Amino acid sequence: MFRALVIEDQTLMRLALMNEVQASFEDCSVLGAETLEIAASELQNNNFDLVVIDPGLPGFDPTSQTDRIAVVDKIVEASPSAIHVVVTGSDNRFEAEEFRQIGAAAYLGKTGLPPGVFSDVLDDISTNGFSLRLSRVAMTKPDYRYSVLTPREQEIIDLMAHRAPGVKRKEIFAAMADRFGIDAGSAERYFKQARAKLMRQGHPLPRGL
Amino acid sequence: MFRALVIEDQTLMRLALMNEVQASFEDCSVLGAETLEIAASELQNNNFDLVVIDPGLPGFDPTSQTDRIAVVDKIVEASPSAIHVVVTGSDNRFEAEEFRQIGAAAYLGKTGLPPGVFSDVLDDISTNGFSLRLSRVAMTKPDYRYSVLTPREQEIIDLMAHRAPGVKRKEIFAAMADRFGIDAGSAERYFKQARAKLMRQGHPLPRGL
DNA sequence: GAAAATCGGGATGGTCTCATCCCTATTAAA
DNA sequence: TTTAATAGGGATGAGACCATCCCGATTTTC
Repeated sequence: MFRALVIEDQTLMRLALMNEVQASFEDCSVLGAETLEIAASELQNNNFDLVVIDPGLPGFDPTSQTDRIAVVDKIVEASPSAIHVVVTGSDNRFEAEEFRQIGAAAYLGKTGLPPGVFSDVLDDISTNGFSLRLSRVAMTKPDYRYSVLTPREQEIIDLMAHRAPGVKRKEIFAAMADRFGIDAGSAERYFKQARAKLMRQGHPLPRGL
Repeated sequence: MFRALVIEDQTLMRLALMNEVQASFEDCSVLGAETLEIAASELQNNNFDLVVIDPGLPGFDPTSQTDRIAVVDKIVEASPSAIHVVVTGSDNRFEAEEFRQIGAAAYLGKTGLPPGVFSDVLDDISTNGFSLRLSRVAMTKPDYRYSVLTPREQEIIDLMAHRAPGVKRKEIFAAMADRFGIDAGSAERYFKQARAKLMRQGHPLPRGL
């Protein structure tokens, strides 16, 4: 059974990263630590397969390169058999190289890091030995979230709202069907249901319905 | 129907904040913008009731106080009727005061900002006119997340794992029952079910079962 | 004009979670 | 020692969501 540890001080981000890890493994337990102290205590008593680290932790200067390296180095030494993934908001390729040299298997910038990347990152690691994803601005349209929609309905609305011009709806339905292993007709049904809900309740629809 | 806009460049954090807003309102639509450009475009075409802003956006210097003020100021002026909530990782009370003076109704530090705060923040705003929550380290034990548990089961395990010494389990069951409006017996049933699942699958249990 | 795409649904079965009520042992506290 | 708390379940109905198959009408595209 897979065991992971996420070390990140921002609670919402820590929970989001824990969800990401969970989504990548069938059966796993994920621990979350807000501080290096809690993390160190858990590392003493457990063996982890994966450790996710944000080097900007409380008690350290996030602008001090020495501090950042020290944090990661301490954790890597405390869990030599684990895969170490560094996640940071202030990323650059020089720091990525430094962390790679002290044993990190991945270096991810937070900006533009989308849900579902973890499985891709783990693929990168197993094929190339290292995964690098620097922050980049990718969005041109906003995200839309409606509380009246079910998850499936929300997902197809997301895909449709970010549809490139000229792409047929049928292609989006096919893409969703492929991604979730369902029928394209079902995807179409979700879309119709979702749009009907939004229209009925007077919600402003994203451009491109 | 309630309309909100979340402006934050880190995707996972943006989605988490959007979830927080959604959880605070029965029926609402929440837009997410990665950049000031996208946000400005949406602010032109829509009226929002609530705007959540992280001033550290792409294209601006996150250490420049001038840039940070300019970002928030621009957004406040573009949506004068909305409630404005500033969320930042590098918070301090001087900046809080500056943002308050240009019209922000809340200033929240990201570290230790837990799920479910938004309704409390909105209460603060409606009673005091302003809500201030600076970053603080609150955790002494790690969070545990198990993929085999249902949400309800996970929640009662969370509560039980962070139980203060000397507190009876019955009190935790009562607390959960009160928080979710269910029966204390149901909470107890979830706990038993959750623990049985973890034992059966050989998961290491948090201290204090 | 014919074919493909889109619109706008109804109906159904299966699965999962939620919330509750019930039962009997065993252990800890008064 | 008597009471309260904890351990360890079984069973059930309600409701939500998932996934599918079906229908007819309209619009767009070639």
